[in-house]
Amino acid sequence: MRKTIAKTKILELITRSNTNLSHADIKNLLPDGLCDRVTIYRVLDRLLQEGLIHKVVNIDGVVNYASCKNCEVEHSHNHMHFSCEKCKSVTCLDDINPSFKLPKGYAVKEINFVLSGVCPSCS
Amino acid sequence: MRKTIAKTKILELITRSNTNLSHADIKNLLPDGLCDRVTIYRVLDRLLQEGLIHKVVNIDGVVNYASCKNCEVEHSHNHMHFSCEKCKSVTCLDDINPSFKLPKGYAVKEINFVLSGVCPSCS
DNA sequence: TTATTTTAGCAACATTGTTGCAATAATAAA
DNA sequence: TTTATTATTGCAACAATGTTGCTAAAATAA
Repeated sequence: MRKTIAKTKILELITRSNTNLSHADIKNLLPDGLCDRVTIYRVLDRLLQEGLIHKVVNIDGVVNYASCKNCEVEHSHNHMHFSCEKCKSVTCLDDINPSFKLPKGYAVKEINFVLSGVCPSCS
Repeated sequence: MRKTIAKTKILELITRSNTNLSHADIKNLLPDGLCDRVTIYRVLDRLLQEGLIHKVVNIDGVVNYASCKNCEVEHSHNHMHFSCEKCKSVTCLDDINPSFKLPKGYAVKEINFVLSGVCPSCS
């Protein structure tokens, strides 16, 4: 996979942001005309494939992207996410790993935990 | 809120189904021409408002609707959901309530827990 | 039965995401 | 450095999904 301007800039955005970013966020944050919106979709797919970012589906169905911080060790995204209805931010609560016990027979491949409400900064 | 054919049929579908249903599922399951797709959206909104159903956002962003079984007591939808990538079913795991501890300052209003993988019937 | 108000249907529109194809840019090879 | 190879981009077109406004129809209250 090749290193391109779009890819570099998008990864930079996601990495530097302390909240998770949606496709729309990224489109707005990128310098106007840097790349087409289709390119953003494709770059995000590549970054996911390469394991540089992970995605969270928000409570409203919008996909948000976050950099993989603790994934150097292993790719587990079983941490909680919080979506604030006031400031609209979506954040990874990296240290909150809900515990649960499944009946036998379930093979889990993906996890998506989201809470919605008001975040500490907004309350 | 009024009782209409569409509302009755849609609630019936959701209640009788042992998997959660998306808007598309409902559209397909309803007798052809029973109502417009816009009506389905509006009926679902009303059923949600009345607390007769709850919704789960699947790992692919698709909203699925489920009847409220244990909600006569209190409306808490903190149970797990499972999305099978083979049979495409989304189900409520009513008895699985993940436990987690949030830092102070978070006010939780909605919960969306989804696991994806292969369900017991498909493995 | 009539009056009132919600609900349905339809058309139009907005948003979001996908695909095919030719042009372009990044990398490998010479 | 130059050329060849192949991934990536932009654009247009399309599909799917969800929303809104308006009028007609249906459900409930009077």
